[in-house]
Amino acid sequence: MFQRIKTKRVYELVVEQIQEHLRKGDLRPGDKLMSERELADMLGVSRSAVREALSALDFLGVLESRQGEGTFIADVSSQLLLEHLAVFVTIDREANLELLELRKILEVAAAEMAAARAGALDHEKMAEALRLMEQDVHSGILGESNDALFHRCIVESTQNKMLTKSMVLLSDLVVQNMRVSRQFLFQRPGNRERLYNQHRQVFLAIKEGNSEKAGRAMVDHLEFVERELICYGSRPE
Amino acid sequence: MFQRIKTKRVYELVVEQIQEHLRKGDLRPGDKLMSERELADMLGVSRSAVREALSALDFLGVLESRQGEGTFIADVSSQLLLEHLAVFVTIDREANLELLELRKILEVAAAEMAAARAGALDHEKMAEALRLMEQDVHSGILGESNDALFHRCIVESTQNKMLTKSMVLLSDLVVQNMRVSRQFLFQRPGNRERLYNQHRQVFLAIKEGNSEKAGRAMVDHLEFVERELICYGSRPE
DNA sequence: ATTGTCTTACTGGTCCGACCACCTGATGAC
DNA sequence: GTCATCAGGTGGTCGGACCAGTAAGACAAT
Repeated sequence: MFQRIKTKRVYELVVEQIQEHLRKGDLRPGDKLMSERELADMLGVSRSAVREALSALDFLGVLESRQGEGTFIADVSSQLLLEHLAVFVTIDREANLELLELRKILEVAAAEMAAARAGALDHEKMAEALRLMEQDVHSGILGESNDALFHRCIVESTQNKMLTKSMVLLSDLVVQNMRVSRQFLFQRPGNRERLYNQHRQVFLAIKEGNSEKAGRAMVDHLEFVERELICYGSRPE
Repeated sequence: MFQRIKTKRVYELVVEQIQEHLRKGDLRPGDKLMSERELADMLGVSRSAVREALSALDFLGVLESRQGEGTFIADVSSQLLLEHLAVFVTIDREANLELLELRKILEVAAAEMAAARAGALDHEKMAEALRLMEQDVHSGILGESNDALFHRCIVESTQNKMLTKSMVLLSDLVVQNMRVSRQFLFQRPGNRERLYNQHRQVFLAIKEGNSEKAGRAMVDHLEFVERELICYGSRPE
């Protein structure tokens, strides 16, 4: 019925004003913000409050403070922001299957798009990631990071920056998802090779420029993983 | 060749230590952090530095500071974090078409899933959003916020939290995209009604439980928008 | 015994001033 | 013209003072 009343901290009010100027385009990447002392005077608050606000935005990667020079608007498309977000989001134990479902939506489309759009350099990157994955099979390690690298190469070759950014957000979760999946899969003999071959089928279809085949190969791959997860109840602990 | 050397700020080091405890599970949502003064003593830094770190994490929604009580670990699955991220990401002028492509991937899948999974309450919410959209048509306003509401109702009815969260991240961009699209579309007579009807077709298919039809209706809708944007060169300014 | 009031100790919140480290531009010496 | 030095400005850190809020305990009134 009644809720805790949360008054705004001074630093939040400072952040909001900076946000507003960014939103309106008054401040752009590369621009220098006014000095801390000026800002404190102008806003009628202490320099400490301004510093708290600037630290919050510095941490988010929105601003960059350079000692002796000033504080600058960073390039907001920076990956840092997304990476900071990912660090604090851990996968819900129940959410592995939901993430797989989302991956099916995004990565099947990405495979199809990659088949249509990937160039020679993209193919080379995928092939390299695939070689690393093959090494992982032979060395017997879990190998989720090269698995993730392969998938990232595919997404990057779609040449859709919005899609690539969305996958960056999810990347930490995806790596966790792969780690969990692989722990299960590798309990069954032959699954390492099977998994590697599924990735290889995806790659061959992309290289061949066959969108339909690439999409189907990715569906096969992700549904195989999904079935294994369902089979094991998706509870590694 | 050589790059600027960026030394770590004290507040960042404080954040990292807190991060580490969160990552290891020593600190969980609801736990109370040690007091600022204790933390400053223990870490051998000033209380100001601790405050800067706590402000950054408070802003991210990771912590919650309560005056007189202490600082607590927040529930990290909070939407606040995603919303803060979205506020700082503005759409690239060239990116409208890319976003539409991403929306096609996500929202066509969402429409199909919604047809399969939506319950009576979901239908009611969509119908209400549709009524609001109809009002917007009659009153002649741009109407992007109710458009966005309708789309959000669909995504929520998929019952996939990962997908819903991803759309939350994109929601500010999507609203911007709708605003731009509608400015173009409404220059051509009849497009208001056509747009409304497309949404209605999506809703009817979902209500009917027909995934294929829902997906197709959503494709039709988004491709219609896409064609108009391409036609106008996607440059409103 | 229960409830209300007051006090104390602790918490975060804000401000201020001092000082340090770094950067940039201007000036003077060679 | 080049280089070194200085001044003035920037952010970075620290510590102290004081305020506002919270919780717990002690004591008085019912």
